[in-house]
Amino acid sequence: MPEGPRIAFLKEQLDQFVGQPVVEAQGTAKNIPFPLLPEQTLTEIKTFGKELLLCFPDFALRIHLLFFGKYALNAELNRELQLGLTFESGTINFYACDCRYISEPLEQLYDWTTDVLHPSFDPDKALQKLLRQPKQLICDAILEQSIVAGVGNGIKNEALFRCHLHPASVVGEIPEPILKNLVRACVTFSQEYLSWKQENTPTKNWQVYQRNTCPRDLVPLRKEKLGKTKRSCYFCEKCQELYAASF
DNA sequence: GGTTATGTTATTTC
DNA sequence: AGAAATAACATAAC
Repeated sequence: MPEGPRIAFLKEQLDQFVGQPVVEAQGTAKNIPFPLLPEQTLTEIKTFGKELLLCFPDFALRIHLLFFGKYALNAELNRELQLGLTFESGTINFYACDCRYISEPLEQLYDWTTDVLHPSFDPDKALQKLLRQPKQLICDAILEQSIVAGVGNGIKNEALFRCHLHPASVVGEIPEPILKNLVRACVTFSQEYLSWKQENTPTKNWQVYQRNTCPRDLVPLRKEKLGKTKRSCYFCEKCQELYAASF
């Protein structure tokens, strides 16, 4: 379900509850102190990459939707409820997700300069981190949440395509300006993805991910599980350049 | 029934 | 010890 932009969109949907106390908290999530939650006021909602952070005065709840996570706003789904929070004006229910209680200050745990959707995102830092992993394939490196938090498999494929860069390229062989472009493409695609969510426009904007034909060359796209992560790569051999190892 | 899918983390193995 | 492979979790669609 989630890449960074969808979590950012979820935050916007839930911001209406900020300032309200929890009326009821239920669910089966481990590590969540349910009896402690009622009457706590939701002070802020943050996101970090694919993580949703519900902030209360003395702690935070971290929700990660993982692969199959679902949520329902003012509705219920027919499966095990992990975490349900009822506020004065509505209810949010989370399913099939990872929930955690965080007592440490968030600034101590998160570095928002690595979050592609955060205003403080630092593209140069991301570039330097990539350069520190010269032997990795770019299709693996660009999924690393410690480098570009929020990027998932869809954004990966679209950003690589926009930069004419083959997913099996070796990081150390890619010219630096192209790597720089790739980082920038992750940011701009994520921002566009979020605005499509906000405007509720269909995902016609995906050019290669889960598609069959290259929109530029009209040749069939290749689909392969590449890299150590073995995630699906959709790419055009004709218009995405491969920078292979030179030994 | 098998495969695949927008993800991460704990455990095992080398 | 530490990197790397494997398992684990949860769910729906084809």
